[in-house]
Amino acid sequence: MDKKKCSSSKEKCALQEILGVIGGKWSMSIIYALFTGKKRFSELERMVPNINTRMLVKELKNMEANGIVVREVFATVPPTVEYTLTTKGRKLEPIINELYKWGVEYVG
Amino acid sequence: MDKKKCSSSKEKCALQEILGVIGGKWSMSIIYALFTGKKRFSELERMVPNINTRMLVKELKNMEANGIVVREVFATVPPTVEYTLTTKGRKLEPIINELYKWGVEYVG
DNA sequence: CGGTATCCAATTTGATACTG
DNA sequence: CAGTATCAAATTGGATACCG
Repeated sequence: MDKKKCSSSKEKCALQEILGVIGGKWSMSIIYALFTGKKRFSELERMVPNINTRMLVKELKNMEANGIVVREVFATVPPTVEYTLTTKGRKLEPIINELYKWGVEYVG
Repeated sequence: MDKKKCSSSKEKCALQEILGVIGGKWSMSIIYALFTGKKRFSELERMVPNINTRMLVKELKNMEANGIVVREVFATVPPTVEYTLTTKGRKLEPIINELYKWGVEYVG
């Protein structure tokens, strides 16, 4: 949000702006988990290995602010909150899948 | 290197292992800079906005250890060091370009 | 030029406890 | 369940000094 911007031309910083949106340590894993459909907070917490509550909240807020996920609250008892990818978020699916394939082939 | 591994199944952690390789704050920007060919250390320092020497060294070492870049030293005066993408690294080109296009369309 | 080493400040992340 | 609050630990950033 209020991060220091690139000092030089905006052109050269595009990638870093993008990474500010989806380059967080956990963002891609969360997006990946959401490819299979809408998920509750606790489901994401289980699906994204090693993440903790604070970081999941933080990343989800960032992603929501950047229009990648939608947060829906249901006034049930106990409360239910569901997260879904937006169209913009779903456009990342082929890219992340390719990255995943790259990793499976080359990383391990 | 000696980061704590995922505790549960390896399957679910693949993405996070991949991000450990290319998900660093600067890795993709460095790789992006190397798409246009081999670069000297100081060129990279100029091409990757806002990075500092320490982090550039650190990321390059990590990338070299993971077989993404090759480091070549030439015993000239003053010394010359050049970094090049490996085949493995170049395979990331279409993926990062797609990511870039996604960002241009949706972020900037 | 291409680093390494060091010190310190700032930011980010992790772990745990707690709440509507 | 879905978070918030808080503090500790780790990482990063910045400046400076030094070296082969």
